[in-house]
Parts: sequence; structure tokens; C-alpha cells
Amino acid sequence: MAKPLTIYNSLSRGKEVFEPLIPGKTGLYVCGPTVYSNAHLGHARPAVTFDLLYRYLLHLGYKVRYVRNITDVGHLEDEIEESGEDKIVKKARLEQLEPMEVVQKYLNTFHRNMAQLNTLPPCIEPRASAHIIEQQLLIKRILENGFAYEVNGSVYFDVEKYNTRYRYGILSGRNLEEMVANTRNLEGQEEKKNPFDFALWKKASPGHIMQWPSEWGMGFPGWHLECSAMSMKYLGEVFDIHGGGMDLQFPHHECEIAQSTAASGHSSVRYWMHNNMITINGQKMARSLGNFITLDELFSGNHPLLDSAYSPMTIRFFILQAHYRSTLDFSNEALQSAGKGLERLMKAAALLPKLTASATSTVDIGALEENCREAINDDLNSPILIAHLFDGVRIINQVSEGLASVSAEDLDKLKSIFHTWLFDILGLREENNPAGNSETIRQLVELTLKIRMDAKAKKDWTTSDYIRSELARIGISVKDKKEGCEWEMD
RNA sequence: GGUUCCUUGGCCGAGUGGUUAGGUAGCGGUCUGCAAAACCGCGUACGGCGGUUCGAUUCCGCCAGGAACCUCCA
Repeated sequence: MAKPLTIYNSLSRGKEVFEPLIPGKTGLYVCGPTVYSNAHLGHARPAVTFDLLYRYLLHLGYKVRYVRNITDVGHLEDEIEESGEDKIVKKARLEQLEPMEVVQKYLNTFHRNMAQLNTLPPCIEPRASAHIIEQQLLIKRILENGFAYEVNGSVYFDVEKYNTRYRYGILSGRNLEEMVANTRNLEGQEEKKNPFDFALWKKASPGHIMQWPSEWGMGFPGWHLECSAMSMKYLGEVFDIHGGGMDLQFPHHECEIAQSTAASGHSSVRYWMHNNMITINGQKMARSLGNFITLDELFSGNHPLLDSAYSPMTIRFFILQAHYRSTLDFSNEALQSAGKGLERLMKAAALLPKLTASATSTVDIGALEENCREAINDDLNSPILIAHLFDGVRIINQVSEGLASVSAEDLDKLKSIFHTWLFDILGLREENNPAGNSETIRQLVELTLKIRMDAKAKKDWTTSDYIRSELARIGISVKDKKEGCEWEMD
């Protein structure tokens, strides 16, 4: 009896069997990016993590609605500042662009990067700016229920009041009393009853570009509201999975819970999932820390910290080789070894169609499939899953070298395992050099190698080695086999 | 200061109260004209000090070092 999918629920701090609210269907909401600059390595982590989850849920046969928001309204950059400018507005002035032009520019890049990483697009990608009315309606519900108050054109969430009926801090394990004791008083918060109250609607200063009319005056929605409003709209007042980075657990997700609960009277998310951070020199990679490397820089190798370029699939594999709840440390050495490992995996996969079946098997394929399933069912343990696939790699290579044999049935099974787990679920794919597909180049290389084989036949090692090293110089590696040779382009 | 968490072989990174993680790098071997690839073999890692236990890397305590959150953040 196979164990079912279990996932770690941040809310209970333990693994739980995943059972959707509605049999056969499930909803997944993931916090997307704030599009005010290029996506960096850190953004790839949740994208790949929840892509893996999405792919696996689809594989299990669920009808999945996957929602990932785009924050294009911008959160307040710094409440202490009088102007209270938001990030997107600030960037817009810097670049002399319309705010929506900035949004579109970085959104386009984000989409391209996500496609390069072979992440499946979400079913719905709602934008905060397109859901101002929904956010205002949610504020009204919270006000009607008495958990918010209006001051001078802004609306704040009343955390203390909320905490009398519900509990503020259930997700992040905080309690309000401790928070009160430890909160320092920041300036510019005179409007709030308590420093930990947060804005649902913020009055716009005169120079603020992004603002909308509301019954409280011109303003813009608070930091945390869009996710509550949009998840509710597209997934319902109760839905299965909400994902995001660990750094969003507090205050963002805590506030989301409070908002949704204050409006509807009950909690909305059944399973909270949080991916850990990517670190660099032991420290979190973050835009605000200035220690980030963008995905485009990684793909091109154009960054002082990079020894070489790393392909999108190398990045994806690098991320999948660590469990999503562990920190993952960036280094050139780690990325290079990931690239090598991936190459080995993909080469074995490419060998699969060329294998011939024997009457009997000398290897055990049966356990492999079950091992893969067991690994991923255990809170998406992709590193273990990958380790099992490397068992398959050894088998494939042994069969290819005539050191082991597989029956036709086992060979089919092996093919199906790689197809399902490597390509469909881990979402890895071949990265062909486009030039390698050119028929002209193929024929030129074949011709050159034919000349080399003639030289080899005459034991003219000088010519044969010259051709091989020159081909290597232009990126074509040649491997001699017992009969003939193989070649490939980098 | 508060809350939570981490410390595994050169590097990345799983996992477990007693039995091989895996990748990569390194070493030895097979194969090969050589090289590469592949295959076979190898290293006896679990921060320190105590405790529980027949037995702890795995549980508990203390110490050291590091991280995340407490402000925007994936």
C-alpha cells in the first residue's frame, strides 16, 4: 500500500496527509513577484518548488487551479518617510517611465525567465492593480465586522481587537503580548492605535502617482490585502494550499490570515507551504541586501561572482537537488557540480531509446518507480527522488555497455519512469544547442569525422588527434567507441 | 533584546537510535593507440562538552558558530 502525499504545513509545524477540500480538485495560491526589477536567483526557488508541486498534483490527476499574483501596485517603501512612496513609483521616476511601463518591462522579463526555467504558467495570474475594487470590498467587510478603523483617509487593521476573538500570530508562532512588549515605537505612526496595526488602505500623498478613488478618499491598498482579496476571488473563502517564501511568513502571511479571517469569520488556507532561502556566503540573497544575481546574469555568466554561465536547466536542477525547506547555498562549485550531474542524467535519458531488450533482466526495475513515488510523497523530497533516478542512470549505462540486461517489459518501465519523473514531474528538459540541430553542421561534422576515422584506420594518430582537438576547440566533443565514435555539441 | 531554525566527508546536499544516501571533485582499476565517456573499487563525514540508552550523527541539556523573521523581501 503506497503512502499518500504528505506535505509540511507551516501552520501545524508538521507533515500532514494532503486531502483536498473537494475530492479530485485543488486550489493553489502562490505569492508572486513585485515587478520593479529583474528576477534573481531567489525568485527561482519558489517558482521551481511550486512548479514541482503543481506538476505532481496534475500527475496525481487533480484538476488544479494554480493562481500566482503579480504585485504591480507596489508596497510602501518606507513608512517613516513622509512621502510614503511605493517601490514602483520610485523606480519609475528613476527611469523616467510610466509606472505601468516599469511593471510591463519587468513582467515580460519575469515571464521569459520562468519559461526558460520550464515552469508551467499559472492558470490565473491576477494583478493587484486590476483588483482595486475587490480589495476595497474586502476592506468594507472587515470594517463592518469591526476589525478595522478609519483615520484621516486611511484604514488600519485593528490587530488587538482581532486578537480578542481570534489569534494573531498562529502562523509565525508569535503572541501579541510578547510583540507589544518588544515593539519599538517608530515615528510617523501616530495614526495607528497600535504600532503593529497595518494599513488596509493608505491615503495617497499629493505626489503619489498610483492612487485610486475610494469612499475614504484617494489612496492605494495596503501591503497585504491583494493576496487575501485575489485568493478569495479565484479560489474561494477556503482553499487548499498557499505557498510562498519563508521570509513572507511574517508579517505578510500572518496579516493575510488576519484579513481573511476578519472578513469571513474563519481561516481560509488549509495548508501553508514555505520554501527556504537561497543563500550566498551564508547570507540570504535579497534585492535589499544587494547580494543578488539575476537570472539573466546567471544564464549569460555576466556577473563578477560567476565563473561561467549556467543554463536554466542547471539552475532548475541545482534547486531541485536540495529540499525546498532547507537553505541552499550558492557557489560556482555547487552550480558546476549540478551541471555535471544533470548532464549525466540527461545523457542516460538520451541513451534509453537506443537500448535493446534481452530475454531476462539482471537488474531490479520494479522498486525504482515505487522509490520515486515514495520520495516525492514525503513532502516533495526531490533530492531523494533524484538519487533514485541516478540508480536508473547506472542501470541504463550498464545495459548500454553490455554489463547488464533488461527484459522488454523492464525496459518499457524504465522509459516510462524517466519520462514521468524526470521530464513530467521534475520538469527537466534537454537543452539543445540550436546550431547542433542544423543539418548542414551535422553533415560537416560527420564528414570531418569520416576523414578522422580514415586517419585512425591508418594509425595516423597525429591527424586524428588534431581533428579531435580542433573540434573540441570549437565546442564539439568526440568520444571514440568500440566501433566508430560519438559526438556532441556543448 | 524577542521568536524560530541550522551546523553532515574538498564542495553541494539527503537521511536515520544500530545496516550504502546521491551528485561533484580526488585516488586506484577495467576499457582505449591516446583522450573522453562508461563501468568497478576507495575515503570510514556527522560543531564542542555532558546526559539518556545495550548502542546516538539521529533524543535531552549546556556551550560555540551561523541564519531567518521582528521594516520591503521569494
